[in-house]
Amino acid sequence: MSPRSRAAAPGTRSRILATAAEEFGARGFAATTVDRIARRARVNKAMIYYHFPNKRALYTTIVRDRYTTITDRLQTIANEPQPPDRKLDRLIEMLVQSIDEANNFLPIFLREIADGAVHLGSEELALIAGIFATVSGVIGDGIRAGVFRPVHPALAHFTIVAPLLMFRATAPVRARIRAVRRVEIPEADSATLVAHLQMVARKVLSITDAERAKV
Amino acid sequence: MSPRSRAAAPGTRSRILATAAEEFGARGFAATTVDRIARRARVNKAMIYYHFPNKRALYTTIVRDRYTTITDRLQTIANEPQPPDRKLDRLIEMLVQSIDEANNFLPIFLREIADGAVHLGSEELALIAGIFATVSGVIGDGIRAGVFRPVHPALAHFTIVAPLLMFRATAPVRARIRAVRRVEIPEADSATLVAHLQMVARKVLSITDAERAKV
DNA sequence: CGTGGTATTAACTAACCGGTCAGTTAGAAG
DNA sequence: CTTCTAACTGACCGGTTAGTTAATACCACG
Repeated sequence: MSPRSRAAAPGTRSRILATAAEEFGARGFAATTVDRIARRARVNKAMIYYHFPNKRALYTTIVRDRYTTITDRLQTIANEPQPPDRKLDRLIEMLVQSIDEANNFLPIFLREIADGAVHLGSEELALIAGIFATVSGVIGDGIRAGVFRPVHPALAHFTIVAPLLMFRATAPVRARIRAVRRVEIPEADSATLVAHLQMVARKVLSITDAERAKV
Repeated sequence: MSPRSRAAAPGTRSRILATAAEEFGARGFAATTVDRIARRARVNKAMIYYHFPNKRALYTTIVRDRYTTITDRLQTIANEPQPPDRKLDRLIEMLVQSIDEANNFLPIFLREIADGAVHLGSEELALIAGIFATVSGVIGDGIRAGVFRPVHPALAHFTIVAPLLMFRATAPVRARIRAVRRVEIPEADSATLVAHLQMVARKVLSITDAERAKV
């Protein structure tokens, strides 16, 4: 692993990965050229093919890194000894934070959904499945424990996660719309976004007094 | 407008448009080749350039068609003489129906968001802005009329629209995940989806007895 | 000192892709 | 029957792109 001869130029590989992440994030897989990544990373193109077998492997390496980071954090929260409603609040907070700190992730994720995940193998698919399983697992636990209303688990998952993804992802488009048309589109900082999503989760999932009275 | 000479082969232009919509929907703008569209539409490539100035114009023609259809339907509902909560229910129903009847629209829309709408001009951006303005306008009306809670208008819009888009858009990925891993991901038909979204809208926006008591 | 594996490069290739162009076909108009 | 023109075609082109190759610079270690 560690370079034994010819002192590896500090972080050639990681510089390639960082630049590639920017490019794939901004342009998508097909529109991103290896030549451009090489130029921007100040590296010969053959260097990319020395460190990675092909364009696709370079891409999936980035995707896998991003997904595992989020998966680990999710699992940590899911395993904490706390009630489901508190876990869900923490999950929302963490997801917003994770997305805000890596802005390449969102466009890559969205395009992969649009493409039916054609660039991903079973390993990356399993990571996505894990993210879904963790969030909807917490909701399912809450329903079984009687603290959440019995809603459709998959739809409940999307009710919480989708607005977060879409609101953050559409920020550049909102900016462009503001530039051409005078449409009032209010923005929201991270704290406002987290508070709103937690409020939605509470309103949708918590059992009302009227419902409690029936039992 | 009407062909004066050589009876136009019935629907050459519309066959190009239909095939192109499928290709752009399945692969995205960059990964779609004009040669492939021509081949699949059983048309000479030069024919495409006879009917459309370039690849981009072919693409935006499709996007504009889809957006105007939805915009028209939205406006019709928004102008009906009904209370905001009823309008919102109808809006949700119509959006689900519109997305289900044109399955190319969603992946194209998602990729355009991921790309920061680089392939769209001010005309197409204005159409998107109109969709946003209509939905969040109905919510804003409800808030001002005192029938909805005072929530963040943009976030409320995404709370309703985003889960719908993402749930439908992720269907192919869910199918692939099911094929490789044994993860329980329940599906939902249109009626269930509509009912869930209307429930979410009601839970998030309607004023509770406790809140009413304060006033 | 030299040897062997690592890191790096310039130059190259085969395939592909968007777009063009010179020319053909066939129906309608006069 | 001639003329006009919208609709259509095959062949081509300049430029780009993923991926390759053969050679070289560099350094640890024996």
